[in-house]
Amino acid sequence: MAKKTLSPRWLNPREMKAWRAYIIASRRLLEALDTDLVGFDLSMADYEVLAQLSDAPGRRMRMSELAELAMVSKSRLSHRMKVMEKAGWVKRETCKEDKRGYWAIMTEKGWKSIVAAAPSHVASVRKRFVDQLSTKEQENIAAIFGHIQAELREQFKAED
Amino acid sequence: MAKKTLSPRWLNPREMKAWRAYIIASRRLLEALDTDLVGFDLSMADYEVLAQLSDAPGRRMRMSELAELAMVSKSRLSHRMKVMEKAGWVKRETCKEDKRGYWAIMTEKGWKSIVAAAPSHVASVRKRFVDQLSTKEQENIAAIFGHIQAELREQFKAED
DNA sequence: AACAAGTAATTCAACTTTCAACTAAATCGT
DNA sequence: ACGATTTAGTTGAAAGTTGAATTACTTGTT
Repeated sequence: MAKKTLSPRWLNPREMKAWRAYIIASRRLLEALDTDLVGFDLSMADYEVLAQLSDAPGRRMRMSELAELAMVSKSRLSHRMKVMEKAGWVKRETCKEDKRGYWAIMTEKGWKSIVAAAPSHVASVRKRFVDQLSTKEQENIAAIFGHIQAELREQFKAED
Repeated sequence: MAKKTLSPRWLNPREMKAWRAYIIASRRLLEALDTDLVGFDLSMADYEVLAQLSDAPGRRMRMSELAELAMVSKSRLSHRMKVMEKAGWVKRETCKEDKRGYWAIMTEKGWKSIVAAAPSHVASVRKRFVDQLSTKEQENIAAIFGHIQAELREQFKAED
C-alpha cells in the first residue's frame, strides 16, 4: 500500500466540528444505551445477538450467520454464547446437515429476557436518539449513513 | 426509578431505517479507522489520548484532565499510560502543587509518533467520513449530534 | 476414491477494559 | 486545628476481546 506523505489536508473548522460532534455524541450515546440495559444484565452487543436470534425462524440460527448479523466476530460470539448459555438464555445443538456446525437456539427463558428488555431498550433509543430528530433529519441520517456504509464496503474492496 | 411498562412505541420504518443505518455504519466506520491506525501501533483511543496531550501547553496535562478530554476512565488511562510509558511515548511526573496528582508528559518520541500518525489518520477520517459529506451535510451532522450530545447531558442530569 | 483445500466453530494465550478497593493528599466544617 | 469528606490517581482481579492455532468436517479436483 503506497502511503501519501505529501501535505495532509487538515480538517477545516466546519469539517472538524462535524467530525467531533459526531464522534463525541456517538460515544456518549452508546455509553448511555449500554447503561440503560444494565438492569437487564445485557450489553448492547448481547442484546443485538439475542434480538437477531429471536427474529430468526424457530428462534434458531447457525453460529456463523448469527455472528454476521449481530456484527461480532465468531470468536467473540462463541465466548458470549458460553456466558449466555450459562445464564440459560440460549443453548447450542449440533447441526445434522453439517456436522461441523451448530445451531444457536434461544430458550424460553432467553425469549422472556429479550421481551422484557426490548421495550426499555427501544424507549432509550427513542429518547436518546430517534425522538431527538425531526422526520426530515431521520431521513437525512438514514441517507448519509447508508451512503457511508456503502462507501466503506467499496473502499474495503478497493484495498483488497 | 419507576419503569414504564405500558405499550412501548416501537420504531416505525423510517425511524428504524435511521437508527439501523446510523448504528451499523458507525460500527464499521470505527472499525475501519482503528484498522487504519494499526500500522502506527495505535488504537483510536490511544490516538485520542496522545492527540489531546500533544495539544496541551508544554505537551503536559494532569491525568484527570487528560482522562476527561480523551473520554476514558481514570483507571483505563492509568493502564494505558503504563503501556505507553513502556513504549517511551509518555512519562509521568509528580505534581508539586498537588502532591496527590501527576503530570502526564509527552516525550519527544511520543511527539514523533503522533506526528507520524496524524496525517494518515486525518486522511482516513476524510476518506471514510468527512469527504463523504457535502458542506450542507457536514453542517447538519454537526447540528444534529451537537443537539443529541446536549440532550444526553440534560437527560443525565434529570436522572441524577 | 483419495487427497488438497476450504469452512464452521472452538480454544488458547495475550491483551484490554472494568469495577471495586486502596493510598495519599487536600479541603471543608466546626 | 481536628476529624470527616472529597479528590487524584493507582492497583489487582475478574471479565471481555482479539487473533492465531486447532479440530473436525465438507467440498472440489483429479
